[in-house]
Amino acid sequence: MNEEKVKDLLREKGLKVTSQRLMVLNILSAHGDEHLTVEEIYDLAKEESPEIGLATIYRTVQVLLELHVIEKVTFDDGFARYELNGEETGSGHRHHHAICTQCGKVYSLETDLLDTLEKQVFESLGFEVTDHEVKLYGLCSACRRKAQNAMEVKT
Amino acid sequence: MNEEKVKDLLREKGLKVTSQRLMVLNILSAHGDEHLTVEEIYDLAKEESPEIGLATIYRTVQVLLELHVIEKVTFDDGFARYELNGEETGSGHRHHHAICTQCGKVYSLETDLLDTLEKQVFESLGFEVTDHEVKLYGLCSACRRKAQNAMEVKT
DNA sequence: GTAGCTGCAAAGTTTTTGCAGAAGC
DNA sequence: GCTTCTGCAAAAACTTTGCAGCTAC
Repeated sequence: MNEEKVKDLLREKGLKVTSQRLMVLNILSAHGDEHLTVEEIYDLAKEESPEIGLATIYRTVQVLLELHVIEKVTFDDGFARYELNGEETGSGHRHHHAICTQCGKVYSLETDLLDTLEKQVFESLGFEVTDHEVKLYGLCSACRRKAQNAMEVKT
Repeated sequence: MNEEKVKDLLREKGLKVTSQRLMVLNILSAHGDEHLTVEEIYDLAKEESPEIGLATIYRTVQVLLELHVIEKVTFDDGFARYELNGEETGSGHRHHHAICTQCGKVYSLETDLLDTLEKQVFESLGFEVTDHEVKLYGLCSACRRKAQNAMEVKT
């Protein structure tokens, strides 16, 4: 993520460029695929500046959300998670996620194959899709292998 | 939703069939497409039996989730929402949702067009998809019309 | 210098837990 | 009758807010 771009976005809105805001940005940038919770961001931030407050992380995340620099994702586990917006891909669309129901690991996908679905929704409902989020649930290759081995042992 | 089926599921697990559990089930059944929050279920339940407790709703919802009778959905607004599982459709798959970013209204979709995507994910990641959830964000027809009118007034 | 920001602590929400009495089986 | 469930209240978990001092510009 381009730090300068975010600085410009902040200044455009009359907001200030602070070390805390850049830190949160860099943490999310460094942990691209991990969908961090606020608590996790906080812990990572404390490693760099132990005096930072949890409320600052909540407020920073709010600001970055409003600038569309980051996105909120929820995996139905009660935690709000944040990740950098995939603006660099040009689509401005969210990632998709494949969530393993066994180990809980989350994989990010870049594919964007929903055009047919979106077209159909527009025609039937008059609903104009501007963004979408897809979650696939299932077994990752590691867990699938484990499950297969377990089956073979039994037989 | 077949009440008898749920009663059987409860008994199979050594759980008890109580009026509260049936009430929550019936409320979700009667409000099929509304993705109710716990608080909303609670308010509806109180209309019938004012002495019911909020904790009971939370616990009942947990039980019904474990029986896969209902499903949890989150629209990133901080509320957990619940809806009956679409078992009757035979697919066992979740609904998809179209969420209007203007008015917040949620439409349920039954279309199931992700086969191509799922196949591709299996081939590239070895991830075996068993279920999926799609959220489309955009403008519903009403809000789109409003937006268009506003544009016309300006010009 | 003036805005807006931060850290702390206190308050708000949403959800969970403990326990005595009630209900299902 | 024994187990599980419910309702209440208290607690826990997550998030927001108020305020005095600090920082960006």
